[in-house]
Amino acid sequence: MNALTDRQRKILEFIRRFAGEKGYWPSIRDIQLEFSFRSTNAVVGHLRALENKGAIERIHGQARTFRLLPEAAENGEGEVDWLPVYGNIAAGYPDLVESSGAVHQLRVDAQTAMRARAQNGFCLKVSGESMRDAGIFDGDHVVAVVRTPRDGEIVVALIDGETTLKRYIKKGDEPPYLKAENSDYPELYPINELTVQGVAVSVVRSL
Amino acid sequence: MNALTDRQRKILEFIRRFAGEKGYWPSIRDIQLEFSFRSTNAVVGHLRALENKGAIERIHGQARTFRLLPEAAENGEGEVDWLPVYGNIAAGYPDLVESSGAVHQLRVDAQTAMRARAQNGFCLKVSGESMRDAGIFDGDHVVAVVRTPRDGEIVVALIDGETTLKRYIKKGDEPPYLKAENSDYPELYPINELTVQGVAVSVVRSL
DNA sequence: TTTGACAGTGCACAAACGTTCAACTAAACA
DNA sequence: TGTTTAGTTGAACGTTTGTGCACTGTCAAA
Repeated sequence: MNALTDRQRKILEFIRRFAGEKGYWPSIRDIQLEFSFRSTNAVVGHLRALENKGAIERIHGQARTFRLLPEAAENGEGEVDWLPVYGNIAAGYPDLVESSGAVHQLRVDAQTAMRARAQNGFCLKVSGESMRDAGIFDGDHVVAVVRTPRDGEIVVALIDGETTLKRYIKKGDEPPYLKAENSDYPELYPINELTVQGVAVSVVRSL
Repeated sequence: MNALTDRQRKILEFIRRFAGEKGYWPSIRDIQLEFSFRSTNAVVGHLRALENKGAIERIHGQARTFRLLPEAAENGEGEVDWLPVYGNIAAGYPDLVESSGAVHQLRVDAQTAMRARAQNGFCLKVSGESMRDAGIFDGDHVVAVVRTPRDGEIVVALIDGETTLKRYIKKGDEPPYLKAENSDYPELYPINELTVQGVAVSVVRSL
């Protein structure tokens, strides 16, 4: 009942990839183009098969209205999303729309990816152990959002060309400063010497 | 330049909500219906305004091809969508399509929600400290993928109605078992007593 | 040889859908 | 008072897009 043929699996995978990259579902002709079919009907046949086998759902007669059903995920490797990761963001803020300067891609769940895209966020690989005591380790990835920080939030700071995390402290009228969270290095940074790139909203550690 | 009017914001919010719930973008007539416009042109006007203000992007002439641009999330409080988070998944696998059993909702943008549906991942809130030594704490969110686990991977397991994480161990021909990573509780679970729901691919901790 | 599942071609049609033109209302403003 | 801007209506047009029908080819099982 659920055994997809090779061809069907490839089509399903394309649909998934297309939606992941573009952010909307492919039309039948989009699929036709990808596989160089000379007829849209080749696609229709496969889609019908996928529907019968419970891999997808569609709204009859309406354009680009797919739904992937859970079983559909069983084949294939961990089909998750990729988010661009930035290494050094020296000048300004990373531009998420055009992914220039991306160092490599990080596998994240769709949820985090979307969250990042929704809030003008970006993703960074953490260097250093300065936030070890807060459960953030070297090599972890951090999703950050561009906005002004509030007291106690963890911010993405650029120090000596390396992106590290620090806690942002601002008490009353005193000038704000940055604080590391590692008992080995009780560092303190005055805030105007460096650039705060964004506010960390979540930590992602790939397993 | 970026100040949306009340009406425009409501339209934008509807688009986001529609995509989040249905899993695909609304057509112009879907929007028309929601707001009881007597003409599709009312929608077109607003969409054009949203495009000009940089809130959305569309592919000209193609159906249901939206893209939410980063700035769109900046206005208002969290103008984002909600992704179902599953607490207890007793019977089978969580069904992403009908969000039955969702314990609460996690804030995500519509774009991401769509992506979540495209891949077959699901999101869970972690209960318990059994993986503390692996850097996964109570309350963290885990993104998991439905597939068969491999040795050494961290899996989502259902034990006593609670979703916890365990490391999946399978050496050679020996029967597989699950192992907690917390020095306080060196637990060991035979694998056939419980249900493995999926393989964890990443940990997300909201800050 | 026949049957049937699977894959694909070619064509045409109708519904879904985005788009445009022209005109109207109401509030804000100078 | 006239002008601008946001919001809306109405009807029509043309493209995108899903769908149906008829037909061809392959390959393996009966």
